[in-house]
Amino acid sequence: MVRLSKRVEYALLAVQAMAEQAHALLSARDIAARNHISQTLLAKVLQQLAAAGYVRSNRGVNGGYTLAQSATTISVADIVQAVEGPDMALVDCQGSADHECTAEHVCTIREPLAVLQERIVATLASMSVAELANAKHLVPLVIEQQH
Amino acid sequence: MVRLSKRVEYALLAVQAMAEQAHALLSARDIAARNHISQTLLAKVLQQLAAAGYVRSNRGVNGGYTLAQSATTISVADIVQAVEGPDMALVDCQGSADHECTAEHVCTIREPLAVLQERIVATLASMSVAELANAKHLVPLVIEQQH
DNA sequence: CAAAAGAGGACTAAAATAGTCGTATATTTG
DNA sequence: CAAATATACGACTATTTTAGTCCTCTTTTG
Repeated sequence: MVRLSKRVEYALLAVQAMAEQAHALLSARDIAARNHISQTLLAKVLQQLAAAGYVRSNRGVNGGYTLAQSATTISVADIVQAVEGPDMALVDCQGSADHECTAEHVCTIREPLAVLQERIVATLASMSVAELANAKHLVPLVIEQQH
Repeated sequence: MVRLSKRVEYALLAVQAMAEQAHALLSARDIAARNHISQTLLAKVLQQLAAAGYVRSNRGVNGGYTLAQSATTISVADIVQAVEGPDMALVDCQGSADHECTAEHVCTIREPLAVLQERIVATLASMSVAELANAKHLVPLVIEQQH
């Protein structure tokens, strides 16, 4: 399914929070509590974001995380790729190399799906973390039927 | 990850084959053999496509499947939704109803992700089965380094 | 009626994801 | 310096999803 993992979901919640409170240090504990999610799992995701350079971490008492860049320069695609790894592939035979697209298994959807994949990445890149954070305020809070 | 399941992959291989040999009846066995994939699993996927009205099935000896519509009117999004179910949701709290977005778990990325989801579906809808089938012929067969 | 093909349910196996635990390291504060 | 708080990171477990198989039934054609 075209679906984001919990790790990505947590990462998005985290960067959204950081974008709202720029210049503040938010701890994994705070963000986890605010969103009712696992603290340790979130911490790992934040470490990935730090390793990818989107987040700066500060250890020790009163430590925490901040965005390492402007929220306008980080896209949802960046976050997804930082957390899931860069070789996002719609199907197996798209990956960087040595996948099962061998002589006997010539998958005929390889090229068209490569095109689709590019478009999807572009779509994910079309939304910045700043937009992710602002949408919350901009979109009118419609009371829905269900839910 | 943003990734298609094997079921979708098989469905795409099948409709691609049917688009190429329009008006022919292709059996699940044939398509499975051609692509070196599980016949029974493919058969189930084809049944889903038939139930969704994209494919017409014919039982009995010399039976098989054909596209029920022109390849130009069926999109990749149609196939994905027929196989994965219509409630494609990037995250849990997008689904049609009663998901975990309760009073205590107010997920703040709900609205922006709904927007992203629409864009992704639109992206998948941007490629028809006809294009999926033609790309194979149009794209020059580049000999790649690896693979 | 026999063979070939689809329909469909129940079930098993494998892989991916989610989540936990323990320990180490860094930083601040009293 | 000691205690408290926070990140870093590896190993591990549990859960869920996905992939795939098996068996039985129905339909169609020769």
